[in-house]
Amino acid sequence: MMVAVVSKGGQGERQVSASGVDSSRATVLHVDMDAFFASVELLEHPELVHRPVIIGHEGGRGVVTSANYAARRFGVRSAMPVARALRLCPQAVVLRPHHAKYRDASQEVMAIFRDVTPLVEPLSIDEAFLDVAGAVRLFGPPAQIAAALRERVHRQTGLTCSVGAGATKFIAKLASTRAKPDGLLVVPPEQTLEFLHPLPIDALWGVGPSTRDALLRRGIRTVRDLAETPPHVLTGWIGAGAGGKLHDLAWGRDPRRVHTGRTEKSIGHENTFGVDVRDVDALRRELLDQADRVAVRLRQGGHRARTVSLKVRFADFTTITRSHTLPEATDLARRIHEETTSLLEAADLRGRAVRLLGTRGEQLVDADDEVPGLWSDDEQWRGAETASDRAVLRFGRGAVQPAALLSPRRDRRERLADGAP
DNA sequence: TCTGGGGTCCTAGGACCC
DNA sequence: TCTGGGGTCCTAGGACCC
Repeated sequence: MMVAVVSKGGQGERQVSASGVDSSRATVLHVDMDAFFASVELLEHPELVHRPVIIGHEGGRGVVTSANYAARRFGVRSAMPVARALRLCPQAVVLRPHHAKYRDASQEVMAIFRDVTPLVEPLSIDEAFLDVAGAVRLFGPPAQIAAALRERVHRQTGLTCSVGAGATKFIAKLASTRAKPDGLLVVPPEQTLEFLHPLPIDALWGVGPSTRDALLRRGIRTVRDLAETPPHVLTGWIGAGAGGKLHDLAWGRDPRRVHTGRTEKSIGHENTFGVDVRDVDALRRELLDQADRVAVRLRQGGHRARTVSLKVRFADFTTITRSHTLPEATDLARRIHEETTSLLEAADLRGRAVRLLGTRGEQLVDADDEVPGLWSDDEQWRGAETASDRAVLRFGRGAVQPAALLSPRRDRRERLADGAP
C-alpha cells in the first residue's frame, strides 16, 4: 500500500510504510479517541489495564457502551448486551459509566485540538475534525501536525487517539478508523481512490445494515462496485438522496468543509424500564421526571422548544413517536409534561406493556426571542430592539394584539377556544 | 439473560397558501 | 366543475452514527 501508516503500538513511533509520503495536501484531520470511556476509567484503575474491561450496566437490560481492546479480542463490541459480552468474555471487569468524567476528559482533548487550529468541529464526545491547512506554515505538514498532536494528547491526558489525514472529511474519517488503535494514517489526495475502492461498502459513512443488504442483494460488495454503478441505477435502489451521495463518496467527492459552531437541534431524555410497565400512572410519573430533565437542559442551553415529542417502545420493540408543535416555544417542565401526557393518552396504548419512554424538545429557538423563530430570516425583524418595536413591525402602530403577538401561529381551533371571533 | 441513550438526517404524505 | 404546481409546515417513521 502506498499510503503512510505510522503506528505506535507501545514501542514508540515507527514508520510502517517508508514511501516518503507527501501529506501536504491531506489537510483535514479526523481525531478519534481509542476506546474512550474505557480508557478514561482505566486512568483511575491502572491495575486493570491488561484485563478485559467493559463499560456498561451489569444485570438487566444494559448494553456495552465501551470496551477496551483486551475485551474486543473476545468479540465484545459496543451496543452489545452486557450479558452477551460476559458470555463471550466471562473474566471481563464491568465498570459503570461516569459521563461527567468523560465530558471533562473530552473538553481537555478538544482544548488541545484548538491549540493546533481554531477550525475544530467536534463530531461527538470523543472525535473531531480539524482543518489544519492554515497551521502548516507554523507547524509543518499535516503528518507532522498529527504526530505531534497524538504525542501531546497522550502526554497531557494519558489517553491515546488515532488520527486520519486526507483531502476531505470523509477520507480522514475512514483513515482514522483504519489506523486504530493508537495509530496515524495519511491518505494523500492522489491516492484517495487506491485507498477507497477496495473497501467493503459498509465502510462508507451512511451505509448501515439496511443499505448494505440492499446493495449486497444486487451484487455490490466493494466501494469500487458502487463507483462503477451508474448514479441513476443507484438512486433507483436506495433513493435519490442516498444514491447520489454514496456515488460521490465512492469517487472521493465530499464537499463538506470543517466548520465550528454547530448548534443543537433537539434535546431529549429517554429511559428503558428494568421491567416493562403497564401502569399509566407510572408512565406519567416517568414523563414528569423526563420533562424536568429536558426543561433544565433547555434552560441551561438558553433554548426553548417549539415541538415536543414522545417516544414509546413496546415490549415487542415496536416503536412509535408522537409530536406536537406548540403555539409558543417552551422551556418549562410543566408545559412539556402536559404535552407528553396528552400525546400518550391520544396514542391509545390499550394496556400494552411499555419498555421505553422518551421525551424530546425539537425546533429549538433562542430563549430570548420574543416570538421564537418566526421572523428569524427577516433583517428588519432582527434589527428591532424591543418587543414593542417588533409588535409594531408585525401589526402596525396602535394595533398591538398581545395574544396574537405571543402566538401568531396558533390554529383556528385554539383561537376559538380563547374566544376569538 | 435480546436489543441503551444521546443525537442527526432523510422521506413521504397531507394541509395550506399563492 | 375535471382539478396545475411550487413552497412550507407538520407529523410519523426509519436509517444511521457514536
